[in-house]
This record gives sequence, C-alpha cells and structure tokens, in this order.
Amino acid sequence: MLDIELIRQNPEKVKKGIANKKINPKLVDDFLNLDAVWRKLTKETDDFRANQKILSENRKIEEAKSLKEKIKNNEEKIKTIEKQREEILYLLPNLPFDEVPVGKDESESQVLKVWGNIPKFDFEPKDHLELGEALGIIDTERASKVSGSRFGYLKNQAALLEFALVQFALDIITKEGFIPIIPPAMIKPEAMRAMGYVERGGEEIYFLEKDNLYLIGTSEQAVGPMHMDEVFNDVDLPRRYLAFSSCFRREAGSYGKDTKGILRLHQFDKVEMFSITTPEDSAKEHKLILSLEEKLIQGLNLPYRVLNICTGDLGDSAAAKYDIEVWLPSQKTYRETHSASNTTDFQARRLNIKYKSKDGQKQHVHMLNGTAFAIGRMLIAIMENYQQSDGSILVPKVLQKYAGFKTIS
RNA sequence: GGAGGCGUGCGUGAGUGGUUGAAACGAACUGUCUUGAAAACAGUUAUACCCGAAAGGGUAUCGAAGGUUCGAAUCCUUCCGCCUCCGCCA
Repeated sequence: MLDIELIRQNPEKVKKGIANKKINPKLVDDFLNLDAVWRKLTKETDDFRANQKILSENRKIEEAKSLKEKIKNNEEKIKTIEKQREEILYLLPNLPFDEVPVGKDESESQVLKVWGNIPKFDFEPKDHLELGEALGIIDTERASKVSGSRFGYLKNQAALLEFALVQFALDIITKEGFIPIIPPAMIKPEAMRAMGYVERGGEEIYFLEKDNLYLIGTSEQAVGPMHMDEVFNDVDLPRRYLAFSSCFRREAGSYGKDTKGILRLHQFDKVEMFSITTPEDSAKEHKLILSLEEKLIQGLNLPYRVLNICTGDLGDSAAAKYDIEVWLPSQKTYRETHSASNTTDFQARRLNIKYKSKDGQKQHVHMLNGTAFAIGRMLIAIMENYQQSDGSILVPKVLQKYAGFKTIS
C-alpha cells in the first residue's frame, strides 16, 4: 500500500511510477477524486458528532435526535466511498526506485553479471525429466494419476538431495544471523491481502473456502504477517529469517507452459530469506540477499546470470528486484531460479509494522525477501549441468557431505 | 466434535447505559533534591484520522464487525482469539 499523503502531495510522481509498471495512471485521479469527497464527508460528520455530544450532555434529547439520522446517513456514504477508495489504493503498486531500468517486459531487464562456464557436452545433453525417470528419482506420471498435472514425486536420491540443499542453505545463511523458521502454510485472508497478493494475481493462489484460509505461494506470505501491528526497537533491526516451507501455486494462465517435468509445479519446497530493516538499510540488505544467493549458487558451481528486473516486470510490491537465472543445458538458456525483492514500506504499511528510532520517532520498516533455494528448480539445474554421458549425475562437491553420496546412477 | 469460562491502556486490574481516553496500583521517562545512586515529591507516558499556515480544535478506538439508544467499555447479534473439562488424534 502506498502512503496516502504521498499520493495527495505528489500525484505526478505516483502516476509516473505506476505507469512504468504498466498500470493505468488514471487510477491516481480516481483515487484523489474519491479522497476529496471522503475528506469533506468526514469533516462534516465529525462536526455533527461533536454537536450531538454537546446536545446529548445537556439532555437536549429532541435536538440530538435530529442529528442521529444525518450522522447515520453520512456514515453510510463514507463507508461506500472508503471501500471504493481502498479498492483503488490496493491496486496501486509500489513505486520503482529511480535506478530501476524502465522497460515493458523481461526482455528489457538489465543483465548485471554473468558467472561460471556453460558446460560443454560431447554428447546430446538430456533434460531433467528424461534423466530423472531413467534414474528412478522423478515420477510425474504417477503423480498425475494421483494428483493431476503439475505434480511430481521426488524419490530416492532426489528426495535426499532436497534435504542436502536445505542443510547447505541453512549452514551458509544462518551464519549471517538469519533465524531458521518453519511457518504455517495456510494463512488468513487479511494476511494474504496485506502482503499484496490478493488484489492482483489472486487467481494464482489456492483458497480453502471451507476454512477461509489461503495456501501460501511462498513462505514470505506467512513470515511477513508474523509481526503485524508490532513496533520494533531500532536495535532489533535488521531482523532476518530463513524460512522453509512448501509453496502452492495454481499456475492459472500458464497452461501449456513448462508442462514437462518439475520446472513449474503446483507444489514445491523452498528455502527463503526474509529481512526487516530500517529504510536507510534496505538497499544494502537487498545487496546482501543477492550476494548470499550468489554464494549458494557459486557453491554449487552452476553457471548463472544476474538480472536487474525492469519496471514493467516488477511485481506489485517490489520497488526493485534482482533475479538469478541458472543455465539449463536442455533449454540452452538461463531460467529463473532465484529472485530478491525490496518491497520497501509497501507491505509494512498494510501490515502496520513500525520501528522506533533513538529519537522516539516511529516509522514503517522496510521488508525484503529472496530465494535461498527453490528446491525443484535447483534439482533441475544440478541434474542437467552435472549429467554424464552414461546418464548418471554427479553431486556438487558441497552437497556430498550432506547427501551421503557422490553420484546418482 | 461436545460443555463451560474469558478478552479493558506498557503490565496487573476497576468499571454494567450519561464529561470514561477510561479509577487504582505497578513499570518507564523527565524534573527537583543528591558528590553519584536510591528514596521522596511533581510531571509525562496510546494510536489513527479530519480541519488549520501555525497555535490549536475536532472525531474515532476498551478483541473485530454489525445492531439498540439522544448517549455504550457497559445491552443485543455474529465473528475471531485464548483458557478449562470430555472425546478424537501425529
């Protein structure tokens, strides 16, 4: 949620920012029009009530009665307008930082870095599904029998490798003061809304109607709301969490895309970094999260590139986002495995999370999130990049001690 | 799933329709005193919003949302959360 004061005082800036995110800037005018009416009505009603109070205290009951109706009338109007105003407010995305490259889609994101050597094979490299089926470690066929499309079974070494990846991430990331955490995978509508996932892209989330609960699409959605309505002391920031959870995504609108294997599933496990910082520190924290992501991938020695995501491809809540894409030999291209976003105070405002600085001032915190490992995609990257001519797969050196084996064959 | 109880400010806790933003006690902070500290005394200590250039003024908030009333922390309805007992369960 954007700061209402900012929209009132600097509508042009807001319009420009959201236009760069491909959102209609007319929303800002709609908002301001409703806001003006709201303010007028609110003032009027407050005055009515002040009057009513005085009359009531003096037991001028008949006169007070006449105000009752007026107040009730106004309240109904206010409620309607407030609702409309809020709807628009929730549709306004966070404003991108000035440094973010302006562009319409992912093709205009800026490549910041390319790392590692793309493996050269003296044979035709297989894709992860082919490899996985042959080795008996991935089974999507039976999964579709049991659960439908876009599900998978990880078996044997693939299952063990998941735990190895989790252990590896824990080892590296907790050194930086990230608190390991396993959050609930179901959250209330208020929490999901506050994180900014319902208004746009609500089609993407699973909702359990009977229980009025959403299934999380990323642990960020369950970790952020943990501190709803809380005030941090500045000495307690940054607060860093490393969350492990299953993630659930409906993948509506991606029919026919990445249908093969386990690249895009309805359910996968993910280790995720989440930081709460002061506004001054968030940019620095964003860099830290990116650097940790790189450290993890470099540890696995996988070729990747880093993207500074352009305005048109940023999510609603992000002011800036870095993606990491790892090379997939079967697709002869880089595919997204990691993402790190700075949501500034956009989520914190809705969640009402503040911090108190030394001078006693309270303001909203900044929140950031970034992938440590999305297990499915990391497995794919490892399998494809580490495959051998005989169809076996080497286990990256750093994972061997956690996995307990060196090859999958 | 069945039966019952509870939800007030930073904390404990009073308040059952009329200056109650809310007693009292505690905690924290500030000042006086003191070489310093303690004690004592005095004061301060919520949030959001609206009007206003400001000074200042106003409104709302006693788990949440509705309702009754001229007026609600106090009455009614629904929801949420917590607790106890029974049942079930990893």
